[in-house]
Amino acid sequence: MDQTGPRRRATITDVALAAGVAPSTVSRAFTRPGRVNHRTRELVLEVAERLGYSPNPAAQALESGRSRTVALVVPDITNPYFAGVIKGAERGAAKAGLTLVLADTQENPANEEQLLRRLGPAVDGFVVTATRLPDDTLRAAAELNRIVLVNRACRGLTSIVADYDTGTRQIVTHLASHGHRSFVFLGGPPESWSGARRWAGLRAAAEAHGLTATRFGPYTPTIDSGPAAADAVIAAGATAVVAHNDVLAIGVLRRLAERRVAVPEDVSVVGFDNVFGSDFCHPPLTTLAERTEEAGARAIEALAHQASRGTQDTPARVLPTQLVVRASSGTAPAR
Amino acid sequence: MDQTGPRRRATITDVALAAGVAPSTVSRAFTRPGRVNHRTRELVLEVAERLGYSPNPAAQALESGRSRTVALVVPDITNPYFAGVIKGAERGAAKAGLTLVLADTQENPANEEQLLRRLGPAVDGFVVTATRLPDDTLRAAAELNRIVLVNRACRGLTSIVADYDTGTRQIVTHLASHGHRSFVFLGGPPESWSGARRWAGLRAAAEAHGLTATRFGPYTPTIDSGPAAADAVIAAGATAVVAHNDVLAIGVLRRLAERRVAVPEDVSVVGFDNVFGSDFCHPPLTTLAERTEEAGARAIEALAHQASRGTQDTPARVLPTQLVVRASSGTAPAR
DNA sequence: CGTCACATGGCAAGCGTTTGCCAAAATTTG
DNA sequence: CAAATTTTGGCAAACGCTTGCCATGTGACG
Repeated sequence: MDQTGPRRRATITDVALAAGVAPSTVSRAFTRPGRVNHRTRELVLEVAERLGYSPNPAAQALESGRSRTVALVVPDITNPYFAGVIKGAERGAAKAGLTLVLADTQENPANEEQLLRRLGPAVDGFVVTATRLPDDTLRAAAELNRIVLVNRACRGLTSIVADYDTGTRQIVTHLASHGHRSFVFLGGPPESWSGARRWAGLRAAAEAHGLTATRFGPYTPTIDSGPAAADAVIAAGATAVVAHNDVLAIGVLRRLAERRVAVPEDVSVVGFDNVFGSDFCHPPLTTLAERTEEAGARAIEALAHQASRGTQDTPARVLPTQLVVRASSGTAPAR
Repeated sequence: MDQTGPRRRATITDVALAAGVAPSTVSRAFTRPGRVNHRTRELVLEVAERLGYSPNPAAQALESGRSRTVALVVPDITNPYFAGVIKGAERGAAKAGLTLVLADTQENPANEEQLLRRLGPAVDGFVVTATRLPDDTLRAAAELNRIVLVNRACRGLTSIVADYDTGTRQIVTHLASHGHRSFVFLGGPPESWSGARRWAGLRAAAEAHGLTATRFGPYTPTIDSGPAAADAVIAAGATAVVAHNDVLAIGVLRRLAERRVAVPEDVSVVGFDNVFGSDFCHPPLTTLAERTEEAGARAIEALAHQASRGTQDTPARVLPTQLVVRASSGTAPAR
């Protein structure tokens, strides 16, 4: 009845003993196949298999200083935007033979900093997405750890970012070609780097096209912020809205439906991220898609690359974006 | 230019040297506050802070055999169903001072087995969700590791499961009270334990209510399987459909709209999971909600409990479910 | 057949901690 | 004030693995 937890695991010594060789030979059989006789290796592997042995990563890490583990830091795991990044990072890590640790900062910079510190010695590097940390803190952390940023640029650090300049230009062109003369941007959290880039891109593109761009907000990018944002849009009589992200846009969509504002006949709505759900909300959402999976995979790759080269010199990588036009945007209403 | 990676980290010896004490004293200052003089402790902590020291988890793990790390194994991270479990586990782990490692098996039992093996020595335990592994494999793995199951029961192992019996009864009652005389169940993957439980519950409840239940499928539970499933439903002339999960249900919803089948006038649709999106698809989906966050948190809790008690005796915990009635289900069409 | 090079396996040190044990110092007790 | 006890800190041995170095055995070459 009282089984006291799991059985003891076989260690390298157990295998060595059982195979009649030295522990070092067992080690080499696993990690340096050419360094040991073929037949010996077979034997060792067989014995190891029989004993259910697998090397203790902690011990390996201790000796070599390499844990073959990287951490992915996200502000909020449940945010569907990050699902893609996570998936991509997972894939990248698997390909590179790395273990992925996922850490959620709960949108809290203090948590984030503590996390970097606590996990630091245990991992070979970090991929930090959409961080809220200031540049100096980031750079300080980078002194002790390899760090790759996703959707945040910081001088001196490798980063993978989406091409918001081109993307926002596409959005504005899309709106302009449908006769819109102005639009409202529903801003997200002020600390959000990507939010700032999105607005900057939109504003520049608007100017280039002779459109008027106005920023509302900031709003928390959740569905629940939709009503407040939508009401502001209605009050302003805007013909087009670009939301900080899809989740907010979907919230806006719901509220507009509630208030009997027709989309896209009365108001066009555009989001960012192309998250799960943006294609089956009502109406389906026009949105700027980022290659989140690729971003995740690339970030891991960059990290692995740094580790092998031993340097931090990789420049920022910019990933293309793509405007996915769906039913939520269309011709501006005639006035 | 060629900064060779991160700086060397301070070790316990560095701190000891700088503070003029022995490493053991530093160790105790951190882990056994009562065991060292108050003033010495202050000093050590201060020096440690100054040097930016934090203990190397790998070394700690090696010595103590405890890594204070647990792994959460999910079949597919991007499946929104698991977002809740992940979030809950995150929270639970944070509360217990545990680090959470997230591992994705990509719906592949072989991956899953390998993962358990590879990660085994590195973690204090596993939370395994919706596993596809057979009972024996699971029990074998449990010999070497602490394991808690989520949404899968297995004799001898602790598990957290949803109360599908009550839940499915609610679904059937709901349908019956709206005049439906029969319904179709769109089955998911055959290896899915929860899928089997769902169908078993539905069938039993149908019998109790005098309804006819038919199973179609199996279908891969993705939006893309929606068309095939919906077409089968239309061909069968069913008045009500219960899908393996929400994602599949949403796919069905889309196809039905495409084929101009009115929901819920012509066909009622019910899903499982209450995932992100089920409230803003069109029409909003009636679905059986599970307490996924709670399941995740409880699983971690159970693991931590096992670790402290050193035993594996916790019985299965059943979490209540709740039918969320939305617009996708209603009165059966008059014949 | 002697010499050399290489293939192969073992020894032992060390990675950064924790912890059992002991010694010295400080405190209490009689 | 001596003896007993407690507090405090250091020593050194693990923990499981890797790896530089050395010793032996093997085959090739001259």
